[in-house]
Amino acid sequence: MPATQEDVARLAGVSRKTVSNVVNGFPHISKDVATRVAAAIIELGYTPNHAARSLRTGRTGTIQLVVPELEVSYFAELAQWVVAAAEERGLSVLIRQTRGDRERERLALEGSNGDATDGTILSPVSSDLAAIVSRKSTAPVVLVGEVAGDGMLPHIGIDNEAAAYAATEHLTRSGRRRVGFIGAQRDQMSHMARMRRNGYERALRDAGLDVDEGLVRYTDGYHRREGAAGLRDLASTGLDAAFCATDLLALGAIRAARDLGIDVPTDLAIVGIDGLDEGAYSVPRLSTVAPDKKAIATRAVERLLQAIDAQTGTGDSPDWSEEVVGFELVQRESTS
Amino acid sequence: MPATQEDVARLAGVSRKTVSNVVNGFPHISKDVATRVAAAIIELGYTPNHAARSLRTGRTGTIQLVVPELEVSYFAELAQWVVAAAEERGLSVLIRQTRGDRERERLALEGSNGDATDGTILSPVSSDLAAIVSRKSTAPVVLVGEVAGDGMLPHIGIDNEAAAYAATEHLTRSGRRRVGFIGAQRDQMSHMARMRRNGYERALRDAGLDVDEGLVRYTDGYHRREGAAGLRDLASTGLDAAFCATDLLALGAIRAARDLGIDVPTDLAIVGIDGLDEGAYSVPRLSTVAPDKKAIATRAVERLLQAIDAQTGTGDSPDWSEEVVGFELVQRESTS
DNA sequence: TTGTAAGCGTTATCAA
DNA sequence: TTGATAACGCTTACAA
Repeated sequence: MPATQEDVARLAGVSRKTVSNVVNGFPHISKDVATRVAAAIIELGYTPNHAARSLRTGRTGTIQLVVPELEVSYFAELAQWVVAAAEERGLSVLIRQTRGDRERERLALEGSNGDATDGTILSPVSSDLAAIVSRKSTAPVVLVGEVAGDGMLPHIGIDNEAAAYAATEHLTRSGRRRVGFIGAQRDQMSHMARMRRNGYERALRDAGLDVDEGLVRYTDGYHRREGAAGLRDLASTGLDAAFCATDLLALGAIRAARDLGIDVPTDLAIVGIDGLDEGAYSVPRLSTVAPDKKAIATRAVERLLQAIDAQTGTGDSPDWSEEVVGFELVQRESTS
Repeated sequence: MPATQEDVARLAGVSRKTVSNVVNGFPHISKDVATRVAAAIIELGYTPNHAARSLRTGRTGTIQLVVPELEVSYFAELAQWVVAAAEERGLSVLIRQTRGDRERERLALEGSNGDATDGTILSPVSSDLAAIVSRKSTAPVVLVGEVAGDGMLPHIGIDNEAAAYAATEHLTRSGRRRVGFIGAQRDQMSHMARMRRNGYERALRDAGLDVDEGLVRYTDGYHRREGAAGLRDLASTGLDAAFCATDLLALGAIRAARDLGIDVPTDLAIVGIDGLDEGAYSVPRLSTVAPDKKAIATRAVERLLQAIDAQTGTGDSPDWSEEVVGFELVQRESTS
């Protein structure tokens, strides 16, 4: 049976509340009492009871990170940064996977686990903004995924249109004329997918090239397998470059090109978005647009915390504005 | 202000306890009362308060997964399975990263977050078994990482010696004579590293080959970068095959070989352990020994749950035995 | 089958 | 600067 504040108080010869004050670093405590209590705490190996504390305070010190799947490296890398940023602020991170499933996204938001967390960092795939905004749970949400916040919810991300533009322009600048796009989404939910496609098309037009729907391939998700399938399907169109919506698609495309005897980058240049570590070691190394994932994670945690504090009464009122972080075009071997 | 059982009880015209019974699916409830309560719950949008419940029951419904870092794909894939297995059993998963740091591993075990979780699935790197066993926290622990349980703690994993043997034998069978090993650990903490090295050496001897320390390269961790460095370092020894302790090391090695103009697999065969999806799309595709990660995750969750139940009084007494799950040698292009 | 009373360990309020 | 008392929302006896 673990020790309670009661036990500590008895041993130190003070009241329960005094122990609470010491534990929480309350300002006005006499040196004497403080040391006596500290000694008792160590002697008994006292640890505050988490459940009791959060029942009383209404805060759990835990936030939720809801992503489609950790197996997709982008989310693993993002999760890594979120966990690190949360740790620095004394928060724990509970991870939930949705596999892009709308019902799972809803459940995660509604707190299927009761109110075990103080707030959510959500990377939605199939929920529209309305569904997220109209959730019942009052715990704050910060978006980091495909859906934009539109002033109703905070959203942290890169300028997807600009990122796609930079990637595509990189291809056209090197003289590529028939630039395919792998990873278009049929589903119109994804703001990100729309923006990436817009950037691709605008870059083509700015380069004086026609936008050709025949060079576009749709995928359900963003796995290597789908990238490979997309490229196989596109190979007969005689394209000389492919912009892939994500690095994983691009890595799948590289593999498929190789299998078809298409040399990358000589016959076909390939570029992705995500800046995965994997792309720095692939054969050939993958050119990519690398979002500042650390900034996305850190700012998401900070803004969530801000929203939580604001709700509790502490802290300034949060704003729901879009927040844009930087990206960097990383030129490697897959684009000559 | 969210609704409480009290509110529901008032609306339904019953007592608080009755609401509790309905919520928890208690057997003996009259149809009439049940529907009245259910209606009230929906009308008020009642959700059980997690903190209050766990204060009362002493259980949180959350387990901890402690890994070195999610960026290492093996752990991302493992985490994916753990989260999935936990979800099926109604548990949430809190993820903590240690970066292999001993102090962080200790903190995670001692429940730096109070007793916010019911138990821990730990993949230790720098803690020895004694440190883990002698922790103060009473929450159960299941090991899935490098340290073995030695009958003092449950451990789920593959037979590392056999896995390494299978990988190395695969190389010698195809006629390779100078087989290097990348990923040896100076630190003697890691049972896994020791076993993998043993398997490597035994396979060499069984193939009538000498064990040559000059063909062994040590790494601090298991990143692609270190695999690349290991191979560059080994290249001058004229090896014709490399067994890498993990897939990430192997993928780094493939990249380095390419940079050195060494053809894989013609000049150099490479094999790893982990069965990462990445290896199915690399150029060349990576031969690997694939542990049954789903089984590791599922069994770890099940045994942790069993230990938790046993502690609470429910359930049989758990056993601390080693549990071995299967692996599969996957032959791909990196070994001809 | 349902209700009553008590208490889980903490912090907030207010008085001393 | 410290202490007594009262919640926080729930479940576990036990009684009705």
